Amino acid sequence: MDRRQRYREQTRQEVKRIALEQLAEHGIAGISVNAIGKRLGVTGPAIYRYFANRDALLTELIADGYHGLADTLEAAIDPAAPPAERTRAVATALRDWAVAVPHRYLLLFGTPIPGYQAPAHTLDAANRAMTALLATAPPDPGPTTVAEPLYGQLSEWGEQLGHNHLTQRQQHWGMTVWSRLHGVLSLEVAGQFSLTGLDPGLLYRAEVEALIAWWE
Amino acid sequence: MDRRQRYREQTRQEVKRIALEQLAEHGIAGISVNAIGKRLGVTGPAIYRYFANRDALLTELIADGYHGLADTLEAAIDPAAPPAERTRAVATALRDWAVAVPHRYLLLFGTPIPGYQAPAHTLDAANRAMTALLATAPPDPGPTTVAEPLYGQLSEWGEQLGHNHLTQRQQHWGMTVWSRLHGVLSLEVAGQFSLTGLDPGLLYRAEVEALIAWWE
DNA sequence: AATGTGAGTTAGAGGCTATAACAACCGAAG
DNA sequence: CTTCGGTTGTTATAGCCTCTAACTCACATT
Repeated sequence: MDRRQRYREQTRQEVKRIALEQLAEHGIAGISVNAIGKRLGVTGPAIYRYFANRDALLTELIADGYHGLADTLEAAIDPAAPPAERTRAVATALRDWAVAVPHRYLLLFGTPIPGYQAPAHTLDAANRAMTALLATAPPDPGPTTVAEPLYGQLSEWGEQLGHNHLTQRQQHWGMTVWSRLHGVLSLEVAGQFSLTGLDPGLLYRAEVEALIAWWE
Repeated sequence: MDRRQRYREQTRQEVKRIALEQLAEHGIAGISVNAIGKRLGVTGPAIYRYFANRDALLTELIADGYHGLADTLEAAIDPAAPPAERTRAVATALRDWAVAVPHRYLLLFGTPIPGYQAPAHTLDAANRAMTALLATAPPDPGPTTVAEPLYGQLSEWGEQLGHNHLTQRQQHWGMTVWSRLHGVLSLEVAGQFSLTGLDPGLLYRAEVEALIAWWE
């Protein structure tokens, strides 16, 4: 690779690193072109040599975020462990990831950015995360009360993701796990529990155990 | 009341009405002092005669939102109906309210606004909504796997809200209902289902039925 | 009728994203 | 070694935003 291009790539990564620092410290508003430039030691407009606009930067941060999350979840899975243990491990990894940098979790799953449209690349990463979760599915999660059309939609969705080896019950189970865990987590990172005196971690664990008890 | 004060109150309501229109049409960024002024037929700075700053306006919209939601949930409850039916009714009302104006739901429960701190008045409304939900609780939702300290925290929380007639199991049930419904809803309004081909309404109904099946 | 209060205006400071025009550098080719 | 082209930085500027200051005008109360 060209040396020019190598430096360029380094600078791009540096910009993203600083953006994540700003995100962790000051929230989404901290990801300002001027602020990043200042921390990088250049003026604001210089950033536009590396990213078409602020949205492009955010989009890349989101894509990176999904990949990082997928890596984390995948790493948490011990293939030798029984399903229940795998589910606990992935759920724990998910919450640890979320509470470590709440703003990053909100960047991915909170209020969407106005102009944002997920690129295909991001979808791959999101699907990787979902696949990691589904890898902890028990052989048969048991029946669910579900409208008939939903199973058809789950089938099509599963085919798109290449989950042909999974049953519709397992796919519904995966979606349910994801939505329930997200339910507690999003309330937690949005600060909705802060005035209740409740420990979100305990509510989270209760949900995880309820999910496991579902089929055992 | 003074005529001056009456006009003033009318204008304040008008500003909030326009702000909600802007919110529904252009999202949170649409709530701009200049844009609201233009629609009201005045210049931007005139708004500051009625609201100290943009945050104060948003705070009031959030408080109003909680109250409106609480009204909606309360209205959905038929005291004569059995618990399961009450839960279905409240859950349906909640989703209808959320999908009617997704941005309003996100305003309340999405990524928090940087400078925002909920005033006591807002808390009351939030508690009203929670109380409405708890009013659909079955006599005994059944046992849950729960860490011991959680029940203690639930007790204290229940006392603060004046829910002395509710068991800890019922309170945990209420929290669980809320977090599961919010899980599906927040994914829906954030557009996370849009590319999966899944109908969020069906996933939502499945969750509602699962919650009911919990104790029946 | 005079006075004070409230509501509107314009001007402007300071922030943001983004573009345009210009300067300087750096690698490569003649 | 020199010259040239592309890259990367700069400053200036437009057009948004929130919010404050200073000013005008109308209205209600005294």
